[in-house]
Amino acid sequence: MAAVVGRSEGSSVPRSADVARLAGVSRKTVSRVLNNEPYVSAEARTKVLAAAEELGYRLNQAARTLASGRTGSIGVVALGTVGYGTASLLVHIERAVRDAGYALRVVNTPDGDPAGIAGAVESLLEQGVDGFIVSEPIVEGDVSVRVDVPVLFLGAPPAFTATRTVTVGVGAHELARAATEHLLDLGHETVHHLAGPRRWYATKDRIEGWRAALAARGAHEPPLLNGDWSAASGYAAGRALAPDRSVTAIFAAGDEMAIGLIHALREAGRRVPEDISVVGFDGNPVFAYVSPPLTTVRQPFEAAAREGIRLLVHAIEKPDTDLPQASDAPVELVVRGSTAPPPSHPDTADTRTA
Amino acid sequence: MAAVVGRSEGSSVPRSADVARLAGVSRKTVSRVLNNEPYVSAEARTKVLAAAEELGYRLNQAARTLASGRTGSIGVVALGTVGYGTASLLVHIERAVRDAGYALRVVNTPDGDPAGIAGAVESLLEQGVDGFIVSEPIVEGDVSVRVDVPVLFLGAPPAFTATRTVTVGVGAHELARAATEHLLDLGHETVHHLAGPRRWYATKDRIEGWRAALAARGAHEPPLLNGDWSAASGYAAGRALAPDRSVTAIFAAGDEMAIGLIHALREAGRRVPEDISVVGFDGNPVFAYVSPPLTTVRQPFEAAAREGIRLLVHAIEKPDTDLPQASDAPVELVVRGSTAPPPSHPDTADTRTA
DNA sequence: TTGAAAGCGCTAACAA
DNA sequence: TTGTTAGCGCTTTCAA
Repeated sequence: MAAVVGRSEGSSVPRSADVARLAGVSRKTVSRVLNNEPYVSAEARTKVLAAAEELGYRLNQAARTLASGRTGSIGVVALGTVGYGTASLLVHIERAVRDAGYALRVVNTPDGDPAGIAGAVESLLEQGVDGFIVSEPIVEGDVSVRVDVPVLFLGAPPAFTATRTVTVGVGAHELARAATEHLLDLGHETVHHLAGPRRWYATKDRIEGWRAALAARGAHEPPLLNGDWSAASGYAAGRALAPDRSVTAIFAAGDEMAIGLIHALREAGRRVPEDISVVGFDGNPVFAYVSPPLTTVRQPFEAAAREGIRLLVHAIEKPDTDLPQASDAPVELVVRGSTAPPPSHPDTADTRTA
Repeated sequence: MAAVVGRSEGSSVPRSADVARLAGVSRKTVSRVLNNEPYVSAEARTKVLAAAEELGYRLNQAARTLASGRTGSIGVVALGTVGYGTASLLVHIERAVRDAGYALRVVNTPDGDPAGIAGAVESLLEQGVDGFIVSEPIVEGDVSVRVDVPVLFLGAPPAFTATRTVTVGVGAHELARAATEHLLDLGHETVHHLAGPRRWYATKDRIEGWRAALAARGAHEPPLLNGDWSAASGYAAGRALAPDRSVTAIFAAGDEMAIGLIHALREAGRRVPEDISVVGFDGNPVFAYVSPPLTTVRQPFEAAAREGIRLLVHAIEKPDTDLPQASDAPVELVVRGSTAPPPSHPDTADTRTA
């Protein structure tokens, strides 16, 4: 058998050894260049890069991970619901993760129960991630997993303990409060609340903000309604609420529920915003184009994702230093056409909060 | 230094060797059990599983990948837009991938140009995937990457060559055709089309379906309008179209554009559906709760994702056998309140296609 | 500034 | 049915 000199036999995929050979350096030098390590001469760097390019060399991440312990990946466990909010958050997370130089692994856990979350985390850890994000989990019991990487809880408090825990909220409490106050400012005596499903953390958060606003003004707290985020559930709530003439203002925990709510109200002969005002929650821009255009509160998905990933990456890369300060996103109330003064104060025409 | 017997020193993470030792078998047997390979006695299997459980053993995927060549991951390159359609598709992809026993890696390429797609694919390949999905790419020039794993093109034709290529459509052509025919069936002389951005494949597909329907009925083809999928762009198109009294039916390539369109039309004093009928595209359920409820065509996201992943996994796991037959999802027209006979035929009250 | 050797934790091929 | 041996392709010592 003839010796094959100069390169691996066949046309197999190039390895770092092939690059080293072509560049006339050692494999370690190739590794140094590819990892941007110091102590490499400019000349060596140039040669290595040229050789890698010529060969079409592609680094083998699995090998790197095995040798170094770092995976270059960040995972996200989400609920897998299809809504403007969750979709928007995921897109911004992907973007921030990519910008930080990491790859993204996604696992959904539709039920969001502790066992589901634990399983999702387990699979992420097995696949290999340097850290991960738990996005808007459902709170209900303890999640027990052994976690030895930093974890970012986005939009919710820690659901389990980990090496290093970062929490970034989306300001739901303040947003809910602002939405409620907007209605109160318009002159409504009190504000009803159509909340999300009981098990969700996001639901509790908004309820608390709503309560706080009511309490601060000494307004009485009407009974709560729960939907499931869908327009259909908002519609059902609207049918229940419509006959009650004392209802003049409703804060829905999601834009889609608000849309369903308005639809039911109008079908029942109640005008929006003349008889009843409705404000949503999320900020999906499409609802500026329905009748009436929906007044809502905008969730700072992009800011929260960026900020959260920044902190997570810091925790991964500089485990010994303190976490930088998390900055809060500003509260953004979007006043459109679904809110107005109550029928009893027909002339309080222009009170709005920004 | 005293010899440490029976287990690795310290409380470090357990390895397969630790499991083997505790179970009293060889590492290879542990490997067999964990991979569900044949030729393992029930007794050995039980012991290994118990040992793994006791130790809290977590398989190291990087090591497995390096040794076996299989990654257990599937990648998806998407556009990273926030819409009901893309979000819905991604959720169903994640679900199907997980059900097939794979992990999911996500890379977005917001621009969708060949260089962006190539970069996204490159990063996926480097991270390690056994196959990947290119979802609704933008067509415009050639993507040049060396791809040696199967690729699934979802909702679009192959944009580059790979070892094994699978294409699964969402039936956009038929759906667009059905939407247009529904309008024609109602008695409209012709149907205008508000298309998506020119560069998108999805745009072309829908245009062709619309054209086909028009041609089949001998209807004349009005000039095309292009939006960017947003409600705002639909609104702009609506303002442009409203003054033209000959327009009585419009097919919008997306639900959100349809919503914006309707808003502009009404603002301009044209009634929907009495004066102008509008049909959307996607099937977002929330638009059943706006006024008028939107007639639309439902994209079979779940079916397409399931079917596509099934074929992709087949191509990955059984590279030598033929691909099973791809089955088409049924066309689903959702007739709601935004379509009606044209003003000139006030009594053709009930013609609908299913 | 560079290189040689020794693994990272697993599976493949083979032998028993 | 089981175990042994030899890597997978990279990074990490450590020495030069």
